[in-house]
Amino acid sequence: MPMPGWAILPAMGRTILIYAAALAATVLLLEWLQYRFWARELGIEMLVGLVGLGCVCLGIWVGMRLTRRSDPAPFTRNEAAIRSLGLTPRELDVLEALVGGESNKTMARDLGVSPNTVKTHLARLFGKLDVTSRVQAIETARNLRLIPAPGDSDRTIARPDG
Amino acid sequence: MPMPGWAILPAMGRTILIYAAALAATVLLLEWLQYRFWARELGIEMLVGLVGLGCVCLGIWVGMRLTRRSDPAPFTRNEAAIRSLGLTPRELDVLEALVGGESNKTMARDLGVSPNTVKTHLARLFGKLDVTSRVQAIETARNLRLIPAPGDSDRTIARPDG
DNA sequence: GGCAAAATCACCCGATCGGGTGACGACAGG
DNA sequence: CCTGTCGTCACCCGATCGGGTGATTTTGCC
Repeated sequence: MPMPGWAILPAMGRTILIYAAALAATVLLLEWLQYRFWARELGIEMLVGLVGLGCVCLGIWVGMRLTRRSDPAPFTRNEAAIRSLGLTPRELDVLEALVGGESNKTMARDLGVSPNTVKTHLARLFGKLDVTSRVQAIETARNLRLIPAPGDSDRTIARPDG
Repeated sequence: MPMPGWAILPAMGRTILIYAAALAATVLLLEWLQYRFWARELGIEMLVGLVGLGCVCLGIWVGMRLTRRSDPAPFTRNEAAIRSLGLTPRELDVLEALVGGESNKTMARDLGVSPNTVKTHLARLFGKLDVTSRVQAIETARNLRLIPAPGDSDRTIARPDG
């Protein structure tokens, strides 16, 4: 059965069932009522062909809707990674402040603490993320989904086979 | 005609036509040969229903393929922005090296030049991008599509309405 | 050939960063 | 009560960064 993508349809099964049921009901109803008339007018081959064509169009439309659904995902933080790395809430604060590209002094002002405190949090953060620079820290944090990436969604999770 | 997504099908029209033609041919062929037999065995309603169901499944599959096509887009560099900013090729090289989070010294070794040269290119780059730090330079360059973002594709371009 | 742009490298200097150590108070849990 | 964790801050120090100036060579174009 060549139907890739079922894994990305958690609660979407209902929708597809509804579509399928509605389609089947419509088809059965229509041709139950008047297929004899149409069959005489157009020929049974034409009838089946038209039904098939219409159903294909409907299916394509449904399929497009199903896959396009994947981008309003608002980014979900990877709590498991946070726990496994032992990141404290304050370290996450400085991590989020870090992505703005500001200096330690500015981050300290924004967080309402001393620049030395920011330095301490950053040092521990670098150690836990196993990096040596701010840019690497941001990159690693995004890969681990600790902070959202630009234009983020669940695409990376949905396609780990990439 | 509820068919959203035509705009994202530049050369995909042929594919959809091929699918539709193959489908129509198959359907016509099958029921041309044996629809009388099946109609007696299953009833004409069942035949049409089965054809419709099969066509819907095929259509869904095709629709999913069509929309999933949108992510192997390999990222297209914003040449217009590069020209308007006056970025030189060498400055783009150091920009690309910058996203790795390496030090100036390492970047210099990778590019086969002196750290002083990297510093010079970076300084001009910062001036042209109107930033004051490496992180800001990377962020701005990604916003301008000078360098690819993590998990990049044409999504941002395809959906400017976000 | 002459010119302009680009690329390369050097030097200086102040600011910032990264790494390390130490300390203190708050607070939860055994 | 004691211990561990967390958050806060301080100091030191070497490395790096950001900014600026100046110079040389290469490259492409008129």
